[in-house]
Amino acid sequence: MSAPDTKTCILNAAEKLFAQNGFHNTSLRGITSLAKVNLAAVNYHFGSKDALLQAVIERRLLPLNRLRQEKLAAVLTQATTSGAPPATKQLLRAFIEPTLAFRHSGPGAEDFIAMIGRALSEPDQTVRNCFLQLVMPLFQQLFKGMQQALPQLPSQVLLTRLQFTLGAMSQVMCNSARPALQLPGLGEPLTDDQLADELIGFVCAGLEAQQ
Amino acid sequence: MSAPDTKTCILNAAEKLFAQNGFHNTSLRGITSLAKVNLAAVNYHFGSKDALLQAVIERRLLPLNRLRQEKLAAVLTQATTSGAPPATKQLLRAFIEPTLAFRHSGPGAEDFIAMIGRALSEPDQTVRNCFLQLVMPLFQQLFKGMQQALPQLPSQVLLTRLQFTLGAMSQVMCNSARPALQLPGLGEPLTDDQLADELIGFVCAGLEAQQ
DNA sequence: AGCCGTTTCAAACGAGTGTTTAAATTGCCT
DNA sequence: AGGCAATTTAAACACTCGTTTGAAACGGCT
Repeated sequence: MSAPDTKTCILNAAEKLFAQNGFHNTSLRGITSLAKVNLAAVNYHFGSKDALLQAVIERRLLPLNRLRQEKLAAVLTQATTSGAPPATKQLLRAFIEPTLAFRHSGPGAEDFIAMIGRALSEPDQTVRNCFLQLVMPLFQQLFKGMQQALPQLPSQVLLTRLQFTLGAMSQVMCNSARPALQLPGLGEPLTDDQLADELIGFVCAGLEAQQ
Repeated sequence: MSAPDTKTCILNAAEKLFAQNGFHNTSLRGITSLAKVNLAAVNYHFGSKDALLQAVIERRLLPLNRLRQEKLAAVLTQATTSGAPPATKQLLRAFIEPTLAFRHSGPGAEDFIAMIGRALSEPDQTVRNCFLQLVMPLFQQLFKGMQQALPQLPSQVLLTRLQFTLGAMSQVMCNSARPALQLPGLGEPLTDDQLADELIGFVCAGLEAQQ
């Protein structure tokens, strides 16, 4: 059903395997056999394995970044029109909620988010650069907004705290597909909405902590 | 100078390359040529590449875990003798400060910490299981201490917030060797002591945030 | 029908991988 | 000095990798 398009089949299979096994631990043969296409199709349609990775990331990250950018811009313009600085929590919401909600935007999206969550600490330059290049403008926008929301914080401190924020966030992104940390007998795990609220509350408190 | 011991040379080289390039993107030939030993020495002394990874991790993580465990136990016993619950910040200090200080415990230690910081979100089971198996008892001890420090928090919420904590922490561990996120013209970056204080203050505020 | 650009296919290429082997070398012992 | 176990060495093994090739199949066109 659904996708007779060879290119899309390859993208879907690559996304799943890159997310599950990492870029270097995924072979083109694994991808093409999962996608049920010929091995040479990857190089024909994308040129190389690196270019395939770029395509996999761009396909989902460009729309997601556009959405996050819009939500951030909405918070910022609404703040300037009202004359008040933007609220930390609103900025965080604009950045985090679309990201976590994206996991349920369709099949494979959860894998993709796990992959992106890992990208920041990725040792391989191929993956990290491809990700950083796409996400840096958005991060700078978030940083500028936070400078307005928390003007008393020195810029370096703010940057550091935003790194903590990304770290907490990426932990959620990676571990929603397959939780690494589990303890027995703690009852029901949190729902996705609860998880998002917890994350936002956590990093908001951390960002606003007095020095 | 220093290390004519073949086994140690291999461990040092493997540690550096595993940390810089990841486990799967590091070849035994790269390790042995950096260590200036014969290729077969790895299999002779360690048995396999997987076993070498385990040895690399255990060499540093066992002493580090022992130190963290002792500091945690000290906080906990001092709390029980005083009758009061342990303080969140003291528990965090016992867990975080030795970890960050470990980066300066000698050559290669910073690389090792970066590798450990990545381990939680590692897609590869070889690396993640090896790490989790060594760190889970310590994490459970931290969890129990936090249950005493924050008794009003439901266990699942506490677990989730501790995951955020580990995420923020791993971000510091990974990015101290090579910072991924940098913005131009922000002045001097934080010193290591400032960084540790910031991290502890951030996650402490997040853990203690009211629901 | 015949053509032609696009796509698919099986097969092979050269390079790199972890591991094994058997001989050579070393260093310590009586 | 000779013997012996531990170590080192060069070479090869079987395999997987990303990529390339040239022919085959497809699909819309006049």
